Amino acid sequence: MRRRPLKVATFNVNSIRKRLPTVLRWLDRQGPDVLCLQETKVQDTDFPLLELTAVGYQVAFRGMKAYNGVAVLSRTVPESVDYGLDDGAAPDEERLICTTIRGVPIINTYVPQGFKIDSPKYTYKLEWFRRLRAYFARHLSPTKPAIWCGDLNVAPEPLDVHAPEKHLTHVCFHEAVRRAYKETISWGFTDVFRKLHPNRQQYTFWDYRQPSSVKANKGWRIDQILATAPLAVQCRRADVDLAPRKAANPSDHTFLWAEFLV
DNA sequence: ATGGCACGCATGGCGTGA
Repeated sequence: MRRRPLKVATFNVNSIRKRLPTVLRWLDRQGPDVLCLQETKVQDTDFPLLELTAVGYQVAFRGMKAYNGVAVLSRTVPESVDYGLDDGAAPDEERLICTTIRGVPIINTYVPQGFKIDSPKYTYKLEWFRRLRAYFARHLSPTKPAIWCGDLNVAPEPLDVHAPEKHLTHVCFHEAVRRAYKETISWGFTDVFRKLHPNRQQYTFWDYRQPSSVKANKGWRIDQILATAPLAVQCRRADVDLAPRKAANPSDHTFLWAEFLV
């Protein structure tokens, strides 16, 4: 007897208010069990909650005016919802939501971008990855199902960015951020898209500032879905939906999704 | 080498993104 897989998706929405039609259309067509959003760019009092609950989704969200903001949409009521890093330093509640859905902890993150490699913001980004690994160690077990997804703001390998040789000092490809990312996933997370498609060049972000970047496929794979070992082996499908990036009024990112037999 | 486009803002230019 086959069970319905758990379909999880992630999308840096670049303003939920601007992108509400995009999100509603994608929910209708793809029907994910869970959709994790980043960069909602709206304070909680102005979040378009009713429009999303009207189409059958529960919504956990935390935002601020103008910047950051994360949300988790789910078909079922989450068994738990927690915001931010709980280690005593800046919690960044607008960058991390942990929900438990159908028994699976799902951590949705909008990792700090870092600005420039000589900036304090970059130091903060590197530290954020270390704090995240400690968060996983406190709250999760690598031998139990868990999912980490979101805009991770790092292209892990040269395959994950166009012209990698030109981006060696970019805050999303610099050796220090790639090392910080690898140390974090080494706690026990597997990048399921890369596991299923080991050699595929497949980006999730294309810069607005080069309008030709989509057509020329000059992008970055900086959005990811990762799973602990017992769940990663149950991942049968994972893919990127390019259509929303090619449509009118797009985000600069697009949707990534994965299905798990749970 | 630089900036490019989009978004939000007690908005008519600026900070931020990646």
